[in-house]
This record gives sequence, C-alpha cells and structure tokens, in this order.
Amino acid sequence: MPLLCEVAVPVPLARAFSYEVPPALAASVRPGARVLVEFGRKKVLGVVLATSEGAAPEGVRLKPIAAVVDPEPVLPPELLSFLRELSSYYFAPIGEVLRLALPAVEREDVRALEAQGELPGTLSRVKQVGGRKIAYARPTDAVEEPGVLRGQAASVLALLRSNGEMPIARLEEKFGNARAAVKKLASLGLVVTEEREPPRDAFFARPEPRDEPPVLNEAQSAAEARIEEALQGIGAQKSAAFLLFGVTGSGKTEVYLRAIAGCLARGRGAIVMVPEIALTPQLVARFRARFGDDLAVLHSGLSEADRHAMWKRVRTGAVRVAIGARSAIFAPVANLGLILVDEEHDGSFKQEEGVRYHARDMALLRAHRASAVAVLGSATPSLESVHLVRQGKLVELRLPDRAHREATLPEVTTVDLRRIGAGPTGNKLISLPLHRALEKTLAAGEQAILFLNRRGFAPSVVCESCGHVATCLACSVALTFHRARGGRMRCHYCDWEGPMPAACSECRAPALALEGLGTERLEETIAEAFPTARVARLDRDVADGAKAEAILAKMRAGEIDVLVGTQMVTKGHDLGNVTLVGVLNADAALSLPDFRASERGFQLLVQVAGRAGRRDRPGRVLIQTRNPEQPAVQFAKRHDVSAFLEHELADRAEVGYPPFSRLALFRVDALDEEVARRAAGVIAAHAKTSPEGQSRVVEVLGPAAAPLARLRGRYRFRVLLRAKDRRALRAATAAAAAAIPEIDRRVRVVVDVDPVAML
DNA sequence: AGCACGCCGACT
DNA sequence: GTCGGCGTGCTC
Repeated sequence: MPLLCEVAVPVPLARAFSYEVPPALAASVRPGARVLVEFGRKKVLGVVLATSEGAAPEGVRLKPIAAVVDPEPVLPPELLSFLRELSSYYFAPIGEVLRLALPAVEREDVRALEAQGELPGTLSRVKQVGGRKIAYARPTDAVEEPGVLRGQAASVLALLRSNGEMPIARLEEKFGNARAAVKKLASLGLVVTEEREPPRDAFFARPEPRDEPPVLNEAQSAAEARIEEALQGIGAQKSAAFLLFGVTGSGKTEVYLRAIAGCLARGRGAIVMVPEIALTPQLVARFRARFGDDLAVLHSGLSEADRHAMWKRVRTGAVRVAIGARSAIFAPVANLGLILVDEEHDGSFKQEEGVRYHARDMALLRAHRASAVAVLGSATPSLESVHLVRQGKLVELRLPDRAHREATLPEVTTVDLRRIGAGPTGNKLISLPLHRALEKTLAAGEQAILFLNRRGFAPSVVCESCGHVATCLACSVALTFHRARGGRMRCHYCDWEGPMPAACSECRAPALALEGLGTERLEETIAEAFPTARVARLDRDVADGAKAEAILAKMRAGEIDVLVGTQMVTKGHDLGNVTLVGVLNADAALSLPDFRASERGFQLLVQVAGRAGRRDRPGRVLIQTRNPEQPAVQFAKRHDVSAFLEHELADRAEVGYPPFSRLALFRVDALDEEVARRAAGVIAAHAKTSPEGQSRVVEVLGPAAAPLARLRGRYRFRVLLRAKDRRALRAATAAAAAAIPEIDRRVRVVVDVDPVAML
C-alpha cells in the first residue's frame, strides 16, 4: 500500500488534494508541514492535512510530493485542526482558510524555495528586519511654472501636496512611473527626497515603565478567582468560557491582565483580541507595562517581513502573548491557555469578505478544542453571549458599577425631533436644546462631541423641480455630496466620484438642492454658529488609522472644543474634558432594515454616552430622535443594559431570530438582473427540496432582492435559511451550496454562515 | 483562482 | 492568412 497524503493547496476550491508520498519523504511528511507539490502545471506550497495508507481514488493518477519544506510542522496540531473545523463550519475552502493563518512568505514563495535548492529549514529568505532604509519624497514650497508638468509628474506632485511627505514605494503603488516622476520633480526643486530608517512600530515607539498590579476590588477579585480556577483545570482536558460583563471603567482590563498572568504562570500562551479600532498604542502600552515587550502585536500596519518575524516568534514560543484584531485568532500560539475577546459585541470581529468567519465565535471554538479558557468581555454584551450564559455555556462574571458611579453617570435627555424645532442655525438636526447645551458647555470651557453617522456634506442631492434624487449609476443608493475638492458627488458603496451636475438629469431643471446633514456640513455649521470654538471632525474622510489617533490626541490635549464625527468618535477612550455628547439622529442607526438594528443602535448609544463626564464632573447626553419611546432609547436613557438585553431577547424569541435560531445567508449577484434572480431561485429550490427544507425544520426565506438591490453594477439577491437546529441548518446549507457549481458562471454566490450584516 | 484549450473578429 | 478576444473546464 502506498502512503498517501491529503494536501490543502492555496486555491479557492472546497477540497484538498491527494498526493503520493515517496518512501524517502515518508518520515517528514506530517500534518501541518508544508510541502512543495505540482498542482496543474504549477508548483505550489501546500499544507499537509493528513496522511493515510491506501490506493489512489479511481481514475486519478496521483502525483508525488516534490519536497517537504518544514522538518517540523509550521502549524501546531491544535491550530491545524481548528482551521479545518473553521473551514467546514463556514463552507470555506481549506486552502483559503490556511491563507489566513500563514504569512505570505510561508505560503507562496515557491521560487525562493527552488532557488535555495529546496533544502528544508532554509526558508530564511525573509527580508532583513531593521537596518533597511526607506526613501521619502516631500514637496517643497517652490511653485512650478504653469504647463511644465504633465502626466504622472503632475499627479505625483498633486498627491504629495495634499498628503505631505510619502514613501516613494507608496507612490509607486499608484503610479508605475513614480520613481522617474520624483526624480524629475526633484530636479525642478519641487520635491526633496530623503532616505531614512523606517519608523519604529508605533506600538513600541516609547519605552514603557513596568507597572505595579493594583489592588483589585471585590468584584474584580471574584472574577479573577473564577478564571484562576478555570486556568488551573486547563491541563485536565477541560475548558471554560466566561462572559465578563462590566461597564466601562469597571476594571475589565485589569481582570484580563491578571488572567494572562495566571496563564503565563502555568507555562501557557494567550491570545488577546480587540476590535479593529481599539488596537491603539495606549492599549498596547497597558499590556507592555505589565508583561514587558514580549508581546506580539499583530496589526495591519506591519510590513510583510515584520509580520513574518512576529509570527515566528509566536510560533516558537519566544513570545507567549499575541494581541490583535480578529485575525489574531489565527496566531500560532504554542500551548494555548487563554483567549480574551474584549468588546465581544463589536461588529469588527466578523470578517465580511472572503472567509466570513466570526472571530468571537471562533475564539470559543478554538479555546474549547485547545482545552483553554475563553473570556469574552463587554459593557454591552451581544445577545448571542447573553443567550449562551442562559444556556449554561458561558459563565457570567459581573463587574458592577463603580463605587461612585451614580455621581458620574451622565444625565441622558431625549429631544423629540417631531416636536422640537431647529435652533438658531435653522438646521432641524441642530435643535434648540442642543444649541443651548453647546453654548453652555463652551462657556464653561468644556468639550463636546457630536455624533452623526453620515459622512459627507449632504446625504442627497435632490431636484427641486421634479423631486428626483441623484443616484449612483452602479448602485441603488443616493449619492452623497462632499464639499472637498470643489464639491463632488460620491457613492459611499462603490466609491464612484463625479462632479455635481448643473441640472437635474431627469427634467433638466437647473435647481439641484443639497438635502440633509452630513458630518462635513455639521462641522461647518457648528463652526459658523460658534465662531470662537475650535471645531474638528473625525470620520473616514479626514482620518485613516494614524490620523484618527492624532485627532483624538488633540481632543485629549484640549486643543479641540467640539468634535464632530461618525462611529469613530464613539471608540476613543479618555477623551479629555467632554461634558456634552449629542447624538444628532439616533434613528439613522435604529431604523435600519436589519433585525439587529435595535441591538446595535443601543450599543452605540451606550458607548457614545460613555464619552460624557469624568470622575469629577457629570456629563450630559442629548439623544435626538423622532421616536423617543423606542426601547433602545429608553433603556439607554436609564443606563439599564440588563433590562435592554432582557427586552430585546424577548423580542427576538418572538420573531424567531438569533440567538433563538441560526441563519445562513446566500448572497447572489450578477451584472444581469435576470441571471442573478434565476441563480438565487436555483439555490432556494435546492434548499427547499432538501429533507430539512421539505420537513420545514429549515425555513427558506426568499429568493428576494437584497436591501441594496444593486451594488457596483451588480444585481443582488438573497436566500436566507433559518432553523432552530444547527445540524439541520448545516445540512440544508450544504444541499443549497451543492447547487453552486451548476450555476451560471457569471454569477457570484457567497455563503454567509451566522451572518451579522444583513444588508 | 490560475491556466489551458478552443473557436470567432480586425489586422500585417 | 495570424494575433487575440474571453467562454468553459480542470486542477490529486
């Protein structure tokens, strides 16, 4: 009997492929090791999933493994089996899942391998970390003569002038000829270039003095004791999972730190997951202060080489704590003992493209399989987690309010937009009470945050003559007017951008009006109404990543009086002297056509309200809404998270949505509407005729046009499967997914298991 | 996803 | 006559 082995190859195909193991390699072909194999006409790096004795399946000629790359498996067995399970749970190709877990160099540098003579263990072709220099280009104050610049040189200069200094490598991503263009610009004295060391990873830029663990309060001690107890049992094939439910400021982080310390003390490693936006130098500093610099911070700003270096340090156990956003769930932490998920309710734990996994759910799975402890923390837990507590699958640990919390709880008032009119600005969303509150706050020398989840200047451009709303040609959504660059219309879904037309495209009337309020206009209006106030804006248009941190830092330093912004303003902690928070339009989030709208809206309100007030000074929150009676608003007003959860759970139970049922969503899209509709019909038919569909154990809803019926030129349809029973849902989903290969190739079909965003 | 094979339009 | 468009089929 020949020795066969199953190999996952880096292609989006659902299955693995079998290869023959030459006798000489038999000893080194182990699950989790990478192998070089011929796949089609190409050589690719695959990962061994399993080996078996047996004969080739009928009608296939097995190819041999060309070489074994790793003498030791790159993936610990625990991680490998977790990845396989994830792949099957989400109906995601195993090759794609492995791609998430392996750094690029480990995954695809076949040429480098061959150049090295395919010697095992010599895959150290990784670029040297540190020492290398980066060339930057910076615009000077010189002004060019009109007309001398054309083509890329002009574009490069324009980009540099708007962005300031940029690495030339970055410019080359946009303009193939950037290097030549920069040279030309430099010869004209319009830019200067400079070679410098790359900036040190911002997370480790400053030394961080070690801290002394503070004394825990009673609730923290109790929580710590429970986690300790669980950690003690982890060697014994036991796992335990907790929901740490505590308001902001109740000391969740300190409990995390103790848990990690307890885990390390037992010689095991830990993964800490935080929402994308929360991974800031301040947060990392707290961990460094306790554990020193032996942390792997996995973030999107890492270069491929740095990422690879981190990954290796984690895998070998040189570093025992990995911290990052959702992809940290794939960290190859050796001897995993603990997974922490901070702000577990946060939407960013769900990956919304490619392999659509939920890192919080996968944290529970991986911890369980690794006999590790999982701790999910939140001030506003997800209904899923609360439900798990009720089922006894999670143990709730409560950190009740701070001792003096009553004194600092912000007073929340609602403003009924149906009855209360505009303030002096004339804008309905800047109501009189809000205007007065702003005046008061500014007069007292305090800061305010105004939250509005609409980017741009005006959310729609409307013809005053015929009422026609300008919509994107490729998407079924209204175009947003942006003030930047002389006023342009933009689609927030496909990023199309174009000039504002002089007349209505329907009736030709030259009477286009800018309707509604976006953050740009809000910023401008507030600045006009309060000329002495320093007003700043924080949204995706002005701030990506590092810039957001800079704006928040100015806020903390008191250099901003009024901060206007989208979701981004709800996340930053310790925002200085903020005593007023205004939610301009709570309904924007609460009335989305999504069964989770109320839950998400509530979380948002609680979070944004949490920005108001400090220990010494109570804050004030104004929530503007057309429906002040709605539960999310009412419970947020009373700061009663538990009661909201109770209420919302009852609602969900009644309508049979998660967590009282499970969902699988098929998203179907195609350029041609009929083609897409037909494909969705085929999927639905397969689901309905499956045994589970026929017996109605699984409900099949749809096919229906998606809420955004057209996006990026593609027509979208959906088929939703719903069931109480997980296994039945899985079977029906598999039956429907089996239809995909028969579907017209112009159609894209994605399966989203446990979907979060229903739009 | 790649990458081939394969059958129909505008060019030397 | 050929170069090349992307439809369709396969990859152990």
